[in-house]
Amino acid sequence: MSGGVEWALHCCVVLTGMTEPVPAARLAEFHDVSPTYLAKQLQALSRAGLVRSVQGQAGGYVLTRAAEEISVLDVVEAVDGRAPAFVCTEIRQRGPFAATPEACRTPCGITKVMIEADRAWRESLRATSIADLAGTVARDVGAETLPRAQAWIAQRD
Amino acid sequence: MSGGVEWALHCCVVLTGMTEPVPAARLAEFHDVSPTYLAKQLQALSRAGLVRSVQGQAGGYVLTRAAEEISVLDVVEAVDGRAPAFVCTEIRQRGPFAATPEACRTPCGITKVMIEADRAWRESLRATSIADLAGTVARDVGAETLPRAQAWIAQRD
DNA sequence: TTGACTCGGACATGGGTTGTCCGGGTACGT
DNA sequence: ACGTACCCGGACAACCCATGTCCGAGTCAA
Repeated sequence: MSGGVEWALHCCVVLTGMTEPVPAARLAEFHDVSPTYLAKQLQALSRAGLVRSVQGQAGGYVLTRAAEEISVLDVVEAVDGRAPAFVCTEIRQRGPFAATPEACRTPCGITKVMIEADRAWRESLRATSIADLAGTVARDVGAETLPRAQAWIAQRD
Repeated sequence: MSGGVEWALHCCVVLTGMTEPVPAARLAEFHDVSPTYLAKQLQALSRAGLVRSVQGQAGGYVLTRAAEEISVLDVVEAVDGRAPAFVCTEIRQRGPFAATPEACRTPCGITKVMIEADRAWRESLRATSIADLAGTVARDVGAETLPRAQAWIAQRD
């Protein structure tokens, strides 16, 4: 899985409850990561419609929906794409005992298992929202840390 | 996910019920894939203990256990490794609001979600065995095709 | 109108998977 | 007992995608 997924998720968490747009450079400074590469991940979120970009001075990114309405799966699919990890190359149609194409209208047994596992994985990621993650942060390091961090992010130099 | 997983799974299915060792070259010919690259996957299965290699003339590969005792997950982990897809880089310990290392003894909320999804994925793959796959093949293309294919594989030129 | 700040897509680089090869070792035939 | 032929095993390149970077188009504030 792409490493940018982690960055994007952390960004979504700190964007929770933010009313003013936040520039990508500030998010990068807060997380101490490459600003240009983080920008790419945020562009992916924008393309997926999870965040709205505001241009010009005082511009930046804002969540388009409430954090409760954004699942972890939404972010993962926005950054890494919606394609399943396993792709069947139909090797049953090759070799001396090749199956006829008409017998391959339905996916083979291996593919079915992979699709089912993929579904379970996505279902698990769908069960948690960004708001849930923010709540976990509050429970782990204290309820006051997230608002303090957001205040630091909101101030413009 | 590595494409070699698909090859390895197909090989395990055709090895079901085989009593004589099968050379990698013959498995490659049957599936019409690169013999040398397929050999690499079989070596991975051998390292994981799923198959036993027999050297010398009339050598090849044999399953070490009954097909009912080999899960799809076993094969996937043997080829692609047991490492989880998501790796936490602990960016919460970086930047101006870095969390103290002692506060990070437990994984962060994002990592917890990823671990749980990974667990669900593996659990789903563990539920199906190679024997189940062989049964699906018999149900899809007829019960006589698999034994006929195995007979073709067993004959030595 | 000016200016400066923002995002967006197009451009290099590096590690990992894919693909290949030859040597060590083993069992069979003589 | 020896020679031989076959098979597996780990070491060696080539390609591709993810990582990382840059500059131009657009936009809002002053």
